[in-house]
Amino acid sequence: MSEINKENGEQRYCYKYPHPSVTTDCVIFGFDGTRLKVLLVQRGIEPFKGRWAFPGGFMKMEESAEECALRELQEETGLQGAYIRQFHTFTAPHRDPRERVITVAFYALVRMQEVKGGDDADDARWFALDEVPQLAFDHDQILRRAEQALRQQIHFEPVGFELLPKQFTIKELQNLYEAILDVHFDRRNFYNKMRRLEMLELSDERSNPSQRKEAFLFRFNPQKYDELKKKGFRLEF
Amino acid sequence: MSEINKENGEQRYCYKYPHPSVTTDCVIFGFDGTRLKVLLVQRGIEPFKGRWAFPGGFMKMEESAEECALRELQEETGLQGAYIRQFHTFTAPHRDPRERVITVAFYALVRMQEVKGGDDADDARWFALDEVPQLAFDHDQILRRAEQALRQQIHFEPVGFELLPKQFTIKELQNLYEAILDVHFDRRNFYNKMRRLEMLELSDERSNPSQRKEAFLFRFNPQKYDELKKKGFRLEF
DNA sequence: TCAAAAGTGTTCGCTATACACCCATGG
DNA sequence: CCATGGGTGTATAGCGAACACTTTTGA
Repeated sequence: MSEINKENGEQRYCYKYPHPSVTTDCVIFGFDGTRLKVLLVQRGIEPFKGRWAFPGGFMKMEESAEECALRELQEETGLQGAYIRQFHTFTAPHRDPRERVITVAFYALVRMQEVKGGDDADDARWFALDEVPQLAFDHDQILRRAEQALRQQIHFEPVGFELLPKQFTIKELQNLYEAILDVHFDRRNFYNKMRRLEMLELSDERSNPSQRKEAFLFRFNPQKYDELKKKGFRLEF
Repeated sequence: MSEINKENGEQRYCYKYPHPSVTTDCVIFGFDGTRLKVLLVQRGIEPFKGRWAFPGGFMKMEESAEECALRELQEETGLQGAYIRQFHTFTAPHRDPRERVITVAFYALVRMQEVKGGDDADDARWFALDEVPQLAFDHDQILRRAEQALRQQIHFEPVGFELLPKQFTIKELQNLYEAILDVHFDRRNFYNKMRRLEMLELSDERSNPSQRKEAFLFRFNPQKYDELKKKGFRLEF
């Protein structure tokens, strides 16, 4: 179908019909113990120079979209083998003013602590979800879709496992679920429910008593957690 | 980025880097009152000539994936404005043996009664989900993903509304949910639950007594149904 | 008249929900 | 010593799950 033309030393790839460019973008979610955040990078070139956007890039001919997203993620954050999930492909004809581009969008769940960047000087920064500025291209739309997808997938995905540090307090876990679902749970009922599910195991250590009273630290029990995800692990609504 | 080359009267579209082709495929779900079905078309050309596959085709430069899927659907089934939903994009490098193709996949929910095709002579036929033959390309995988997506989305989507005829018995509704979720509900509990949800309204007519006893016919109450979908309308598991 | 399918009601146990209470700690 | 946050317990209402009973209709 394609053909290679060599003219004046330049290699070009030619097709009978026009082909769009294909990219992947990655909405990187992190959690600081209280609020849900996303990692944005500032564009250094036109169009939308200076605006913030999700990291992403062109897909190579010998990689799948997943491989592409993981590669970009590694380049941006240094993270290897992060948890990613494809959630939508954006195809509106003029979403990129330069040429036709379709974008396979992923979200990633990462531990903020393990990610470089975030220095104010850097061109990559974490933003709380309700403080995200106007983004480049149609990335506002992409963000809204990502949030929605995460909310719907939360009952089947290792949200806590990937977003929280290895050890965490139940309050942090509750904050996480509240941030994603945008609801409020009764503190005591949340505790009881988590205990009954038996997916957490008590750690030896205690939390840094930054608050009045120090709290227990927990770890996920991977087996139990996986079982619950398979069945569709539901919190109260 | 692209350039048009005219050589020996042929117009060609040229790029500095290779571009994949982009197609949409559509998994069309229907329901015959008992079992969930999919509409397949038989390939008339190589590769995979003679094998069954999902209808689909190349995306044009001035249409979105959604528009492309609706157009293909219209061409295949005559249906205008069917309910479609994008569920995954398939990007494995060699999924098409000819060239690099990425496919944005949709599923459609349609009323079988309103769809042409299905004649044995025709090149389009309905297959029950457990009678689908080996498909062309990676369409087996696409089907599995579509089923999975439908199962997960069933609590937020107008599954019944789009798949059932305007009027239906509660038994048909139960069969539908059982077919999608692959579970069995107690007949009486399902009745009671549906009554309590108040999303159905009684029709004047009665069912054709093809069975021993004729049954009530119901319609969806669109307002109530939409409310329930927003909240995430859950059946028992 | 009997079997199959549809419609209605009842009981039981679990759990979501709403609370009250006590303990630990730092100001 | 008291305000704040953390851990545990209890009562209630509502729903899911199991199941009995009645009615209708065709063979």
